[in-house]
Order: sequence, then structure tokens, then C-alpha cells
Amino acid sequence: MKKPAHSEAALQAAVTELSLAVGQIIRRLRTEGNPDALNLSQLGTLARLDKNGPMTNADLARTESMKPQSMNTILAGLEQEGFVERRPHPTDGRQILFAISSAGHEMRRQRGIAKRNWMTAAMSELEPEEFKTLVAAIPLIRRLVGS
Amino acid sequence: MKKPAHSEAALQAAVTELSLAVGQIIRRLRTEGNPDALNLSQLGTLARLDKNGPMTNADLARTESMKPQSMNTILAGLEQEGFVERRPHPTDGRQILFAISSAGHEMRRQRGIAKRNWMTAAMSELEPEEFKTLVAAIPLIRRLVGS
DNA sequence: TATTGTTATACTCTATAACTATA
DNA sequence: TATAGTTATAGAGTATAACAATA
Repeated sequence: MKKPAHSEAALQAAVTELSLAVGQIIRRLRTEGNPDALNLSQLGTLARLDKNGPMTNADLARTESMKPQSMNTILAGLEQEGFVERRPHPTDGRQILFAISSAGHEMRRQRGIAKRNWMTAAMSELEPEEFKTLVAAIPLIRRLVGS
Repeated sequence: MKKPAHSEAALQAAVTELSLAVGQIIRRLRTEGNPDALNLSQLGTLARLDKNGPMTNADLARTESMKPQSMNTILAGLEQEGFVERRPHPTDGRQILFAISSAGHEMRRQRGIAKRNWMTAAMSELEPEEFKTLVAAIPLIRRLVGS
């Protein structure tokens, strides 16, 4: 059995504090901005499709640690707004590929970040070293989740 | 006007990635573990009371960037389980101080030494340098939110 | 039989609104 | 009038369950 690299107390404190910080930031992210804008998950999914290219519902759900049924709801919203398009899978008749549309690209460019403007502003106030620390921590958080 | 310390592209990428990571971790935090256990907000509130001493509903709500009505629900749950107690405010008849009870302390202590949750386990797998980075990032996240 | 997607439903967490009591 | 707390209601976001179609 591998010996933990950090003291038990430091570990527990970090877990508590990270949980609290994450809860706090998600509340702010959810309530900020106009209510009719895309929500956090929709923006994230759009960003993922933009970065990775067309993906299936199931793949997207796995990437964001979410149930396919939940991702379905997110994609339905994006599709209704015209920000994503369906494409049949070339070989597998079950699967459906979702791709970001030109309207989706335009949305990302224009008002995609509206809901997160406060965060952008707050981040730009960080010192260079602090920003570097924060950016380095993001993949660590994702690794904790296990993706 | 102050010039941002980081490139626009790096800033936007960081905002997107942090938002996604936060969403991911909050989903896992919510769904993991037995459903009858205390939820994330309840555990956080208990930790806060343990650390800061007795606080009012309004103070707790401010600390966690939450509405008093929402904090009320959280405190009601904790009170029902016997993990917090009410105390009248010495001078202001409107205010009610909430304090962690001995049962609340016991619950926290047992949780600490009991079976680690996934996050504790995952964190203990981090390299010392990585753990240091993650811990350093937590207050930065809280600062972003503005607490 | 396993996987993909869909539909229907329910649950968790938090917000908004309206009220009462004390300052 | 302002602030603390309470109660009732609503909403967003995601999960669970059950099903049909394809592999």
C-alpha cells in the first residue's frame, strides 16, 4: 500500500476547503448574468465540441462525468437554439454525432462569455504568479474527478 | 485602466476550463456516497462553525455567498440531525447564533478517520508539488468569487 | 446481450417573494 | 426604516427508470 504523500490533517483541510470553494464558485456562475443565456453546462459542451470536433451524446457525457440522459437535455437546448447540429454516424446507425454550428461559433465569439465576465475580470486581477498557480491547478482538479 | 496581466486567449481558456472542472467536481461531490449522509453545503457549514465558532444565519450566508433563505434550509437539516444548536444573541433579540454541537464534532471526527471519500483518496495520490499547487489555488478561487 | 439514444419522472439545491419580529 | 429570521413556492440542473433501435 502506498503511503500518502501528505499529512492527514492537511488532506482533510484541503478537501473541505476545495469543496467549499467549488460550491461557492458554482453558485456564482449559475446566478450571474441574464437568465435566458446559455447555462454553464451548455457553454461547456459547446466549448468541448468546438475544441474536439463532432462527438456523440455518450462521449460528451463521459467527458463531463455526466449521465447521457442529462447530456441529452443539454444538447436539446443547444439544438433548439441552433448552436449544434446532428449528423448521422458514418458506420454505426445507433450513434448520432453532434457538431457545433456556425451560429454556435458566432455565439461563442460574441456573448458566450457573458455569463462569466465577472470571472474573467476577477482573474485578470490576479498576479502573474497567482494566475499561473490557478491554471496549473485546473488539470489537477480534473484528475481528481478521474477524467 | 489597469492592463490585464495575462493574454486574452489564456484568460478565456482558463475561465472555460475552470468552469468545466468546477461543474464536474460538483456533480461528483453531489452524487457520491450514501444519499442519507449530509450534503456538501451542510458539511461545509459545519466545518465553518467548527472553525469560526458560533455564527448567525446571515453571517454564514454571506461567508458562503448564499441567500439567507437557502442557508436556513441547510441549518434546519443540521439542527434536525442534532449537529448544530441555537443560542440567543446576547444583545440583539433578532439574531440567533448557531453553534456546532458535540454530536456535530463527533460526526466530523468520525468522518475524518473513517473510510476516506473519493476526493481524499484521489488527493492523496497527487505528487507533493501538485498537492502544493492545488492547495495554493484554493484561496485564489475564493478570491475570484469575492469573499 | 450490450450500447445508443429517447422519454418520463423525481430529486437536490438554491433562489425569489412575502411575511413577522426586533432594532 | 432597516435588518434578522421564517415560510411558501418556483426554478435550474441532474439523476433514475423504462423503453426502442441498432450492433
